[in-house]
Amino acid sequence: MKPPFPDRPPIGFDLHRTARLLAQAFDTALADEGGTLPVWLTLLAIKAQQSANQRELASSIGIRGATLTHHLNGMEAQGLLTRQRDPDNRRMHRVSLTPAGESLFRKLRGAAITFDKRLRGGLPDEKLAELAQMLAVLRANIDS
Amino acid sequence: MKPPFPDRPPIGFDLHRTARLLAQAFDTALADEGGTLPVWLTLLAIKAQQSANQRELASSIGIRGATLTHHLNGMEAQGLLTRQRDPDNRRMHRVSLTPAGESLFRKLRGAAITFDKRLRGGLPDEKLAELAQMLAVLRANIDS
DNA sequence: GACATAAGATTAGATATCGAACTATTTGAT
DNA sequence: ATCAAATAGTTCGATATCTAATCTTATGTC
Repeated sequence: MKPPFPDRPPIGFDLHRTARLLAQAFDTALADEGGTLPVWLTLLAIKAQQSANQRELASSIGIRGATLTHHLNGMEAQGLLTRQRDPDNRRMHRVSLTPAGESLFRKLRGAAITFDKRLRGGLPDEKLAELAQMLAVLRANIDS
Repeated sequence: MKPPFPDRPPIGFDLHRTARLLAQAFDTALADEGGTLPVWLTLLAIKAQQSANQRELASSIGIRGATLTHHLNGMEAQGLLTRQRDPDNRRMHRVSLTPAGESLFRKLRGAAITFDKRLRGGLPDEKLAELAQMLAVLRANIDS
């Protein structure tokens, strides 16, 4: 029988597969410090953007508002953050970390930095920049 | 305030983000032909491997057996495939496509090829090979 | 040959994600 | 000033995925 694809497997395959392996391994590393990937991404988004509303946080993480709501509910229940309505625009919620949230952030950041070192191992900065650039081209091609 | 990370955002971020955008866009393209990403991956795995058992199919797709069972249930209910116990080893199920499954496979393959062309647009084969090579390095680093 | 162990598959229960429908609040047009 | 449209969040129901537990069948040891 002839192979189902004319030539090589599409590039998206490789990318998809690699990204999933990466996410799984990273999640495992975070689990050792008591976190998960979405919790880490949420903490990071909150730290990176001063007093953002949920819409901005979700957008910066790359998830939908409904999904962020779900994670914030869990994290709020765990005492990692608080939500307060913005007095100037009561439609918005301002999210801020509690001391427990700050503490978890620091632990997970440590794990993230360690993981990133492992991941980059052997690849020079120049190569990584090339990779980032090609990924940017792919993203642009998706939209075109 | 100082940024939460010392230097640039980790490479895994970019990869994760790009892969998710890719998967979403691809899934949309498949939906136009009446498919989904997991259905396409399953069909492709079945075509690529002659009479494989579920364990092999799941492994080639990169999902767990339990997840494959879930998809096969749905696809079997849709009349896309059949499962038969292997007479030589009755623990195994042999999965085969029905004519409807073959037909959907051809439609989705068309969509996949079109999508892949769009995705690669502008990138020469040499660049894609480099990308694939760097992804392989990252996968190797994950395991190390 | 009987029984423990292994292997393939399924089931059950959990988390992450999405889109669509809904609620609350603000803005803008007349 | 009223009321329609827009904006921020939440809720609901669906799909995809995982791990752990279970079921069925096969293998191997004694």
